[in-house]
Amino acid sequence: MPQHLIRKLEHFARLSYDDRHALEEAARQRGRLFDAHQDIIREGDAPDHVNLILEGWACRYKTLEDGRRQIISFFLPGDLCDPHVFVLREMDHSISTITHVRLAEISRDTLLSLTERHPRITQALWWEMLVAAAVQQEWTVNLGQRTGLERIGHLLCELFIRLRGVGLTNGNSCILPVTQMDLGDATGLSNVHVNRVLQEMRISGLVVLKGKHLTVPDLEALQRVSLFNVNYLHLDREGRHLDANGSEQPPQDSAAATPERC
Amino acid sequence: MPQHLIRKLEHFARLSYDDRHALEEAARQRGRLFDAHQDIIREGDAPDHVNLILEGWACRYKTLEDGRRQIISFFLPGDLCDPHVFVLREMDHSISTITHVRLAEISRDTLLSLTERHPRITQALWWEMLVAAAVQQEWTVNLGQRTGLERIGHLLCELFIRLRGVGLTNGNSCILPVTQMDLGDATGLSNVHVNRVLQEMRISGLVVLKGKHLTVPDLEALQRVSLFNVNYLHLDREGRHLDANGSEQPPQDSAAATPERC
DNA sequence: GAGAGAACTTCACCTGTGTGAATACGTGGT
DNA sequence: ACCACGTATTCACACAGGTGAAGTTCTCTC
Repeated sequence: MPQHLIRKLEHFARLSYDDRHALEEAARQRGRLFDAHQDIIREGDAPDHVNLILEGWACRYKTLEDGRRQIISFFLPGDLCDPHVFVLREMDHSISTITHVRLAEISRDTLLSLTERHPRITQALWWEMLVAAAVQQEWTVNLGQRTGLERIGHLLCELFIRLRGVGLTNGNSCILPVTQMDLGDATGLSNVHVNRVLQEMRISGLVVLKGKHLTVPDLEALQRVSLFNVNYLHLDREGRHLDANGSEQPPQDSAAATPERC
Repeated sequence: MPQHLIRKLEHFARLSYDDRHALEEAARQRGRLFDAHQDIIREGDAPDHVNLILEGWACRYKTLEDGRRQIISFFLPGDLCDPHVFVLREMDHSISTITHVRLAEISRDTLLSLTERHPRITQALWWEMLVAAAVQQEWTVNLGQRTGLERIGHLLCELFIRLRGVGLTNGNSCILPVTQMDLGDATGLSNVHVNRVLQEMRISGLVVLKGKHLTVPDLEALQRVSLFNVNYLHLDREGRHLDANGSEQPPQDSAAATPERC
């Protein structure tokens, strides 16, 4: 079930059959379904489990008193919302769905036993957390220094590459289920300006965006105009084979190659 | 030596005498001194230890190809730069000093044994990491949604409260050793605009800023105009006594009150 | 305590992005 | 097949904040 999570973690660590089985077990417990635009957790709630997105998109956001809203991060299939939040007494922000979402609630105990018994998973979850932090830092740069076009271009690059990492792209294309307002709330731009920028990107052929379908004819070009540097996604596992574009080769089954467990 | 770190961690956990002693030991090894404006770690370096700031200020930053620079976070005395970075193969950003800095390099092994033997410290370090992540998220909101005045006001509130948490304020005042350019690089504003905003804040009496001395006559007022909500700093340890302003009572020695160790 | 460089301040002018509103388009529900 | 509402598009105008440059004031250092 949690193919996306497993696929993502394998960017970093070679998981054994056992590891993968344990992740599957963890994801099987307490599944939940949400419609689009529902809050999953609200500011002030006391977190007592971790949400693993199995299907659909969600986002973390904060709202200011006067209604201004900032999307702080996007959650894609395979993403864990805050491993170890339970350390904090209450949430300082909310998480809501963007599309229809299927997720697994993973209890504190499950997560604990998972990490105790599977050092590879522990390592991989550390990597996942640090990459999430690096993404947040890159967003800081995005909002602080980049122009409107660069911001949106950068965000599209990031989302496309993250989607590719969990197998949710199809050649140059993917599904982008966010409205222009969402893009604005994530990039600190007004919906009007997001629209202007998208028109510009369409005209210059950087993106093809129709409904919820995004095509990026030339990802390198988009990266170039957005000053996008992949490093921060830390996709560079030692010994992994990348093609010229940084996309991974068809995954070979690594169970045989990694007999050691724990 | 690491009084600031200990004082900060005690916002979250009651540390035993042993815990504190272990932290002191860890901070004693491999001390280093830096002048102002020196890089501590550079993008591309492979991290193999964690830096604990004992004295002085530092910052994490990224530079775009064309020279634009974004300060991503400030490190104050008592701050740990990225516990567990060693999981990543190389740094995707740099850290440099702002003032003269004294720090301790804590090796991977030291940190491991520290957390293995001291569950309280482990918990407290988790809290520290999660708060750092929450700060980063709040910066995302700051850069994405707030006006110039709100951004700078918010940053000043955050720094003042963090300094207070490690005992580096004196009533309404503290030392703020950053230039207006640094403030601009942190808030995504030009130095000229930072200056405009500071003048405005001076005129309205929100801050008194002379040289490196900052006084905030009315912190609540500054928080109000900056839409600052302390929640994200998670200073609310169960059972801790706060006065009306959220500043802590003089620290009572908690060793006697917490006989349990480990 | 004089000189030099960094930091701060102010100015005039410019532009990227926001605002509010009107219009057009899409798509799901009945 | 139609209605309705969310979404996208476009326009005209306003303004927050950027730019470049010219002082001015600190604050070191010798």
